[in-house]
Amino acid sequence: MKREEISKKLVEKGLKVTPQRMAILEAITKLNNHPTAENIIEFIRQNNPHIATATVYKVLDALTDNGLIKKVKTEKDIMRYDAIIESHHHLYCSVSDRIEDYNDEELNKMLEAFFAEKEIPDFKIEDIKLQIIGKFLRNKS
Amino acid sequence: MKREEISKKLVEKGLKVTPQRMAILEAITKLNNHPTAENIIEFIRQNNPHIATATVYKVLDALTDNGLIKKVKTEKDIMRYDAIIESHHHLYCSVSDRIEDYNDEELNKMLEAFFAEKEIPDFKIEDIKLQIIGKFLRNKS
DNA sequence: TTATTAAATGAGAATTATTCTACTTACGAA
DNA sequence: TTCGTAAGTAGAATAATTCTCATTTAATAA
Repeated sequence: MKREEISKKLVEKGLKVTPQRMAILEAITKLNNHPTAENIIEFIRQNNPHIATATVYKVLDALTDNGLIKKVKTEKDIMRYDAIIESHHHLYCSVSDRIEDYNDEELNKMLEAFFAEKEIPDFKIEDIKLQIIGKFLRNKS
Repeated sequence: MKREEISKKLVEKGLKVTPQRMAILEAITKLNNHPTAENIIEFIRQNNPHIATATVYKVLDALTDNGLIKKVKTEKDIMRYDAIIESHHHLYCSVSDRIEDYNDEELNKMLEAFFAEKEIPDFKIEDIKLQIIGKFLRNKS
């Protein structure tokens, strides 16, 4: 994602474009294994050593609230973030912290069709995400 | 779940049967909205006021490690636990903390068939869980 | 039943991710 | 230029969880 793209996204959401927000959004897109706040802070401080921890958390919240990033559910107590906001699924490694994205249009259509026919009583579905747990057979390229 | 059932499960896993473990496992089965550690501590202290916080966390870890309970992924930084260890799906309320179990044999078969045919490259699936996010149309009974 | 011992528990301190507080700074509108 | 609001900062505070290590207990063997 280019800087001007990032900037445009912020403007679209009515958020002021600041160097901190640019840096954070850029960091999340570059650190592509669903980084933690700490990962993001570490990355940003390489070029921008004076950014405050609280700023990062506030910006992450603001970006999440405005749908520019998403929080990823994990079984750990550390929050992780994802720059891909289109609904998608995740592959979780059962022995490490690795999390990869997964998507399959056919799968989505199948699920959609399933729940269109078989409604869940007293529940209105907004989104469906698969957590696919297993083992990666090779290391990340 | 009866007390002797709980006890049997612990023995099967080679865990010593202690009053604390009994109480904690019983609490999770009774508190059926996927309780937090705090919920569990509060519940247990009604009858067992001297149980230590650290004990509860250690027991929860031991039970999780031995597959007697499961951790539930949430977007909050509080861990929640589930006494149902068979693979199952969850309905997450998008506006509250409510989490309900969901299961459908037909759905599971469909997913199994899908991934049997369409393998994920370099990934060996161990389990698939759906996070179904949406709104409950009525309060919990 | 008693002795043995590894495992489990307890109390409170420590840790750590995150949030809060009380500023200061930046910036567009009036 | 001044005002008002949003954003950023540093560091303290909070809260869930983990650690430490002394004490107790459950399971096993004698």
